[in-house]
Formats: sequence, structure tokens, C-alpha cells
Amino acid sequence: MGASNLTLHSQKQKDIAAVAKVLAHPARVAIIQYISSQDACICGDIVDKIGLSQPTISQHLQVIRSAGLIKGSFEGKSICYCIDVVRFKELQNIFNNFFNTTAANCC
Amino acid sequence: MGASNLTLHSQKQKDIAAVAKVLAHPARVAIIQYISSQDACICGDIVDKIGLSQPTISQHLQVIRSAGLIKGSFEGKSICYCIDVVRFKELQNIFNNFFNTTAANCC
DNA sequence: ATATGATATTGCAATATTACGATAATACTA
DNA sequence: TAGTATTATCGTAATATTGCAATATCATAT
Repeated sequence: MGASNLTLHSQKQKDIAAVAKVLAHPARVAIIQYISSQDACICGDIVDKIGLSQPTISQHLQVIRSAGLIKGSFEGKSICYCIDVVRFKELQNIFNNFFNTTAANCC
Repeated sequence: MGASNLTLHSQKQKDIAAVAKVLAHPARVAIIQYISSQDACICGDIVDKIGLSQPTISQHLQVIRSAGLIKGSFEGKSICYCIDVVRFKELQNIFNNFFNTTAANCC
């Protein structure tokens, strides 16, 4: 097949995987970092900055937004994408929790 | 196309994405958690535990091992997979560094 | 050396992801 | 309201990922 079995893994495991998937592409990492680096919510120039086509960037933005990491709001003609701090901390906690509860007991 | 442009993103961004990719599948998360939950390096029963076929598990183990998260050593007839603590902390740091340096400056 | 149990590799099919051009939708401006 | 700039969606092609059956490899034990 190739499709993931939906019943095999716990919800927590699926959550971790889903969050990781968002960061699993350098373009999305770059987009998130770029958005966070701007003092104002400049967004239209993400396309120029990252170097991918406008539709591709838009697609990546959807993925990031679906995970709740950013939120967009209209700012004149363009859209202002910003980090959702609350959700961002939440994801950091999910990762930290995973790393902290996963220790080595042997070797 | 569908292939990532190799020159667009920084090495750091690619590193983060590569690490995230390992955790971007619930089966791999489950495998890592299972390995870490055993006091001894029991490994052959990962297949029974996770519920995927032996080749599939082997494939996932390769991905995890390539990232350096686990290391395997022969233990009798079977192979003992254990968490590589040093590398594990390293990855946690990569993530934390990403999250901590990515703040919201607007909205 | 051979048999055995355990893990890895190969080959292949199904699905998902990534990317872009063309086009549509949206919000503002004149 | 028509025009313009900006972002989203659609359609499609290329590549990657996921999964398993069949087979090969490897380390031990006999």
C-alpha cells in the first residue's frame, strides 16, 4: 500500500508526527523563520525571500497554518502572516515532552 | 517537478527539516518510544509491538538509525537497538534552538 | 560446515508530497 | 463599478514515502 494504518498508533504519537511533518521541509522552516524575523507582518515578499513560486509558498503556508503555527490577517491588499505564540509554545512542549520522556535505559 | 531545490535553504534549515522528518511518522515515534521503554535492549519484538511487517519496521529503523538516534549491536542472534543519548540530546537542542530563536514580533 | 533464527535488502504497488503554470478569488483604489 | 495588486486554488507532472511479499544476508548453535 503505502498508506499509514490509522489504528496502529496512539493519538499522542500521531500528534508528534503531525507536528514534525510541518517542520520536515526546509522551505517551511525557512518561511517560519522569515516570518518571525520581521518586526512587522510583512508577508508578500516571502516569495521573493525563499525563492520558490507563489503557488508553492502559498501551499506551504497552508500546511503551516493548518497546524496552527501561524495565523493570517488582511493588512491593506496583502495578508499578514504571524507566528501564533500560544500554539508555538504548545508545539515546543509536545517536542520537549517527547524528548524528556524518551530516555535510554540500556547500552 | 516535486523535488526540493538544493540551494535555496541554509544548512541549518535543512538540518532541522531532516531531523523533523525522522519524527514525521507515527510508526517511527512509536518505535523510538518503545525502544526507550525497555530496560534491556529487547528489539526483535518491535515488530509484534508496533503491528507492521518486519521489512517495514526494518525500513523505519534504518531511517531512525541514519539520523543517529539509535544504534544497533548484536546480542546473540538478534540485534539490540538502543537510543543514542548524546545524539538524542543534540536533536533536542536543535529543536529547542529553533523554537527559542523563533519568536513573534508582531500581531 | 550446515541449519536456524533474526534482520536487511529487493522489487513493486499505492499513496503522498512537492512544485509550477494557469486561473480564480479577494480586497482595496480610483 | 472597473481596474489592480495580492493571495488561493486547480490541474498536472515529477519525485518521495510507505508498505509488504519474497529473498538474501548475517550471526550463532549444532
